Amino acid sequence: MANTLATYRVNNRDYRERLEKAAYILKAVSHPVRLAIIDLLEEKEQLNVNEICEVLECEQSFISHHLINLKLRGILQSSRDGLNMYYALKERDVTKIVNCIENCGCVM
Amino acid sequence: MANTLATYRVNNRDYRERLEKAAYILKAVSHPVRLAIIDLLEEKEQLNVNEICEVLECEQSFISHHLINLKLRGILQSSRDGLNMYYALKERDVTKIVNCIENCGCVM
DNA sequence: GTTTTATATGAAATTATTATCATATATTTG
DNA sequence: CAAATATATGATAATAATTTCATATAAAAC
Repeated sequence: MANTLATYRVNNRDYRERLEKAAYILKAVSHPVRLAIIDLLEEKEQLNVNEICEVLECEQSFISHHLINLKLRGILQSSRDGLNMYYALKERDVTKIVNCIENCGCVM
Repeated sequence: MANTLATYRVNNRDYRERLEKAAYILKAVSHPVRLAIIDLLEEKEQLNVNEICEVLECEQSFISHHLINLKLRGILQSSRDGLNMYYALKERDVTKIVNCIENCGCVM
């Protein structure tokens, strides 16, 4: 294979960085609990940590770690209201990914 | 939070399994090299292992492992032609995921 | 059937992710 | 400001993913 566009892209630093970033975002959503959180927030607009813990029947610190993970990757945003910290989807495009996976025939 | 649809879903075994499966597929695509392979195959229809190695400038066994990973998860399919093994996208929906990530404003 | 070429496999070392527990911080209430 | 509540943080242990290297298999050519 000679000098295709693809060859160009792969040797291009920007392209490589874009792949790294995309993989980084995708890692955020490739976890069942984080998918469940996204799914919940698609439905409920915003929820605080405890509400999420209750619905998912998981420990607080476990959920907190995942929430912070999603926030760090730009998928969620948070806002404090008194003692509570509310989380909401920041990047709604992420729900497209989830739906896409749900509808595709991969593996399964 | 009382008995929302979400609560129902999360306690539903099928729903949990669907989350696990979705996460499993998403893991396949959350790796820069695997994303690069998918991207290549979006453009070139089918390529053999050596062609992919050359374009991506990676070792054969390294690429083989990733190809088999993608095949196992239903994203690629392979067909032998003599000594060569050709890989192609099986699940083209996966490219939607990749494009979605490329266009969304997550993190970055 | 031996050699060559392309690909797959397996084990081992490295690195990253996940889960858990204990504790810290921040806010509100008395 | 002490107590209570909600959440975050950090360290650690457990597990899983990645990479590399050596070798096996499979098809083709001689």
